[in-house]
Formats: sequence, structure tokens, C-alpha cells
Amino acid sequence: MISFEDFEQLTAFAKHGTLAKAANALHISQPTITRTMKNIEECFGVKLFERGKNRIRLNGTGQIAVEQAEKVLDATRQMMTAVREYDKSLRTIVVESCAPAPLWFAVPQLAKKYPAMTLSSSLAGNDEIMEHVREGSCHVGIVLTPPAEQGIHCRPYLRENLSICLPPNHPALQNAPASLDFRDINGFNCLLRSQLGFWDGLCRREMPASRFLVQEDDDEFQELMRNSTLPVFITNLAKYSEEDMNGRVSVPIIDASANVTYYLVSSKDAGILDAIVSDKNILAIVL
Amino acid sequence: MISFEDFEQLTAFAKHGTLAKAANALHISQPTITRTMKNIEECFGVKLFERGKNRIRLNGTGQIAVEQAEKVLDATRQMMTAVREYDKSLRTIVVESCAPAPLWFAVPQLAKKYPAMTLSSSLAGNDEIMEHVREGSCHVGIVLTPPAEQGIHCRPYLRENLSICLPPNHPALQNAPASLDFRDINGFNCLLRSQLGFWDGLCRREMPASRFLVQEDDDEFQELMRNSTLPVFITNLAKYSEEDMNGRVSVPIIDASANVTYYLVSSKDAGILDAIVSDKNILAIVL
DNA sequence: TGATCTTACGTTTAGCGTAACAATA
DNA sequence: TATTGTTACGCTAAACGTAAGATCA
Repeated sequence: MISFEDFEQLTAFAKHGTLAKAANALHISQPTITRTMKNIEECFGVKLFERGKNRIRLNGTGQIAVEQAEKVLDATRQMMTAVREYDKSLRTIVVESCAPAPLWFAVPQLAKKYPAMTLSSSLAGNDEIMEHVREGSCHVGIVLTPPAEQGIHCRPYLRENLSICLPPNHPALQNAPASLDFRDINGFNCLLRSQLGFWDGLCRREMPASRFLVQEDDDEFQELMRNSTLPVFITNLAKYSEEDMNGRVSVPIIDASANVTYYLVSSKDAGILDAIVSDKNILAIVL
Repeated sequence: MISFEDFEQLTAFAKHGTLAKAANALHISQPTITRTMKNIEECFGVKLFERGKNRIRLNGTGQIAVEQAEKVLDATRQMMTAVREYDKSLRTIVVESCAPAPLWFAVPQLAKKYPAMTLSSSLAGNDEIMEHVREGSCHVGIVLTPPAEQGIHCRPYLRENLSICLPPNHPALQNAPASLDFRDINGFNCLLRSQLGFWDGLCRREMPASRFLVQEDDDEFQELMRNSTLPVFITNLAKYSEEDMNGRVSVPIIDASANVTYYLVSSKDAGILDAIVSDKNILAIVL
């Protein structure tokens, strides 16, 4: 009897003031709108318009009708998006990691194994990730400690080892040490990337005397790395080019907290974890 | 593209479980529903059903769609009623009175003068009536005191004079008084109608020692009036038949509070008040 | 004269129901 | 065998656009 297009014509008329302009805006003919307005009026069984000879305008009831029609249209549009979003969520794998590096390997591998799925990856804290995995809103979590709870599938994934990367004449290199710990470099100001996951908090905790110059932008970071003597961190998973290194020396940090193992966790499906672990490219890249 | 009937078919399917039963409930053919479901699915661009060879059921997304469709249908039905109610309110004269008697005269007169309008009459307290008149939700108020404020139209309307109606041998009639006051009859239990407006509170205030037997029903009241010796109240506007009186004697109550003048008040239109006051039948009835 | 709304007319198309078919329990 | 869902077919009725008419600024 009455359809959404009718309501859209009604609201368009209210918006544009004349039937002609509304018709123009909706790319339909004026007579169509004339008919639709009559149809709506008849459908309500109520006068919605004041009509002159070549003039038509909303009366009080009509204005109420327009308000209500907009509500209905809103509800309808919300419905469409809600249904589509839910459908999309069924086709989306949500990956949350406590650090960026594992995502560089896991996400491409998932994209390859599940080409029909949308991938949504983000950084989060360990507890938050575990909570999302438990409630099902996160399909694959990448965390630092294997959860004790049963019902959660878990696989060891990658190790990441932190090194500090210093210019050759840096005081910390005085005795040409084979390794350092955080205390050795605490107090030196460092260059840091943003979006480092747990690494950010770790550095600030272990090096409370240092200040960190955080760079959001990749290019700016590399620019600063080449043209400053500020220490930067690298890992076995995150290396820089010879050019960027620019003669810097990298020394492993031996603290246990700087050498971590990532674990994949999932509440539903161990298969998806195996699909990530089975990545043949990892060895080539990591070693 | 998509209409309310489509959504009704969708929700009917969800409710009845099979297309056939839904079709039956909606008095349409099964093929129509089959087509509509396909149409909706195509409209959303999303799978809503799991289909077997001769089996169809909602999937998760479909269930979301049903919930949302019900929301939209609710919004739509609300819209229809809201618009119709507003339209009706434009054709309704709201009359509020502090006592029932003036309504017996004012309402028929309004119905006669405004035959196209719906009349809504009710009893309310003086303050409440004045508030409604001010805010416009009450078109004609009938109150005891003319308001001082400007912008409110006012006309004196009727006087109502209270009498007490006693059996001939009642103690209060010992000296055959020409009139009584409330104190003379305070303490005697009385028969009372319900829905008396301000009269109810007045009696209870002026006769705190009396108990009042309130009757909701007209017939029961008259039955009790004929077959008991309990005093009842009458006024110049509310009289009873000789039969109901059954030999009772009525004596005017002279307290000022028992002899009132009603005033018509309106915030918009003095014409409607004049229309009520111009009632030619009032004199015949009242005198 | 140009803009606006309404009415009339002819065509198209979308929607419905009947009927026939396939599959299940 | 009775029930269910899908497909095919033919018809009707609704909806659209074009064109023409009427009115106003």
C-alpha cells in the first residue's frame, strides 16, 4: 500500500518546498509526486496538505507526518546497515595483537588462507585481548602468556628479541659489550615509533630516566634515524635498511622482558591458529 | 523497491515457521512469499535464509533482519496513529468542568453549534483546568472563579444552588426551617453520587462529622434514595422525579460555598463561549 | 512568460494467483 | 501421501512518463 519511496517523496517535498523541485531532486516526474501525495493522504485518511490552484503546502498534520516519516526512514536505514554489518561481521576475522610485528606475518597468512574473509587487525592490551577472545568478538588473539584456562586454544607463534641500535661513538659502547640490559641505557633519550603495543609501556617502565621522542610518521622516523645520534630499538622481526642504519651498531638487550614469545589464542577454532603457524615464509623472514 | 508488506511477510514467516503457514495467515499464495523473501534478500544484498530442497529457515543475519523489521513496522504503526491522533485532535473540542451539571448543558449546545467536531468532556480541579486552558490543551474550561489574568476570555454561565433533601420526619426539619446551613446537617450520614467534581470535596470539608455513602451507579443510587431515609443533595440543575423523591422535603442550604456561579473560560476564542452562553434552552430548564 | 500543480492517456512493468514440479517426512 | 518450497505462465492492475490544461506571479 505505502512504501519507503513514498515517504522519501514526502520528506523531499518538505525539504524542497515545491513538488517540482522535489521531483527534480529525486529524478522523477512531477505527476508522480502529485499522485504519491494523494496516495499518502488517502492511506492516512487524513488531510495533510492545503491546496491552492497551483500551490500545495503541508498543513499542521502534514508536518507531523513528515516528522514521523523521517523517523520511519531513519529506522529503515538503520535496519539496512545493521543487517549488512552483521552479515559482514560473519565474514570478518578479527585479529588483536599486543604488538605490531606478529600482525605483519599473521595477517598476510590469514588473507592467503581465507581469501573470502575480511580481516580486521588492531593492537590492544593483553587483558583486553583475552576478554575479547573469551566473548568471541576477537577470533585470533596474539598475547605474551599462554592462558591457563581450558576452552581456549593456544599455539606458540614467534619470538621477538629486542636490540638497541647506537651510533659507534655512543658512551654505552665504550667497552664494546656483546649485550646490554635496560639499566645500561636507562637515562639516554631514545627515538621511538608509535603504535608499538606492549613495547611502549615496557620501555617506559624499564627506562624511567629516559625520554622518548615518539614519531607517528614512518618517513619522519627514518629521517630522524639517519640524521640523529639518538638510540633506536630494533628486533629480529623489525629491522632497518643499511642506509637507515647509517653505521649504527646494534646490541641485544638481554633482559627477559625484552625477549618475548607470542602465543596465538582462539576460543572457537584451533584450525585458524594452525593456519597461521603453518606459514612457510616465517623461517625465511625471521632467521 | 521494498515495502511494509514485505516486512510483514518476513515477520509472519518468522512467527509461523513456514512460508505456507505465513501465506495462509496473510491470505496470500505461497509463491508470493517465496518471491518476497527473494526480493528482500536481493534488496539487502545479503543471505538471510538457509535453503534446503523443500525447507527454508532464517539464518543469523535473517534473525537480525526480523528484529529490525519489527522495529520498522512498530515505527510505522506509531506514525500512522500519531498522524491520525493529531488530525483528530484538530477536530476535537476539549471541555473540562469542575462539576458535572454545567456539562449537561454546555456539551449538547457545543454539539449543536459544532456538529463536525468531536467533543471530549471531563471533570477536573479548578487549578488543573486553568492550567490546561492556558497551555491550550483544554478549549473550554468551566470553573468557579473568573480568572484575573488577561488573555483568557471569560463569561459567567450558570448558577447552581445546593439543597438538602430529607424525609419529612427527619430531626433537622423539627422547626420546619426555610433554610439550613452545613452545620445543621453536619453529622448526618448522607447518600452521595460519585463524579461530583468540587461538590464532593466541599461536602466533606463542610460536614466533617458525616459519613458519605458513595454510589457509582445511577440506578442503585435511585434505588437507595427511594428505599432509605438517608439525606441526599439536589440542586436547581440536578433534580429528581417525584417518584424518586418519595415524599422527601428539600431545604436550601444557605452557605455561600453551596451557592456557586460557574464561569466559562477559554484562551483562544471568545466565540465558543458565546456559543455556549447563547443556549436558549437553559432558561426553560433552569427556572 | 515561466513556474507550479493537476488531469488525461497510453505504455510498461511488476505483482499476483493458478498450476505444475521436486523433494521430504 | 500430505506438506513444503520453487519455477513457469498468463493476466491484471498499478505506476510511470509524456502531454495537455489551468492558474498564478
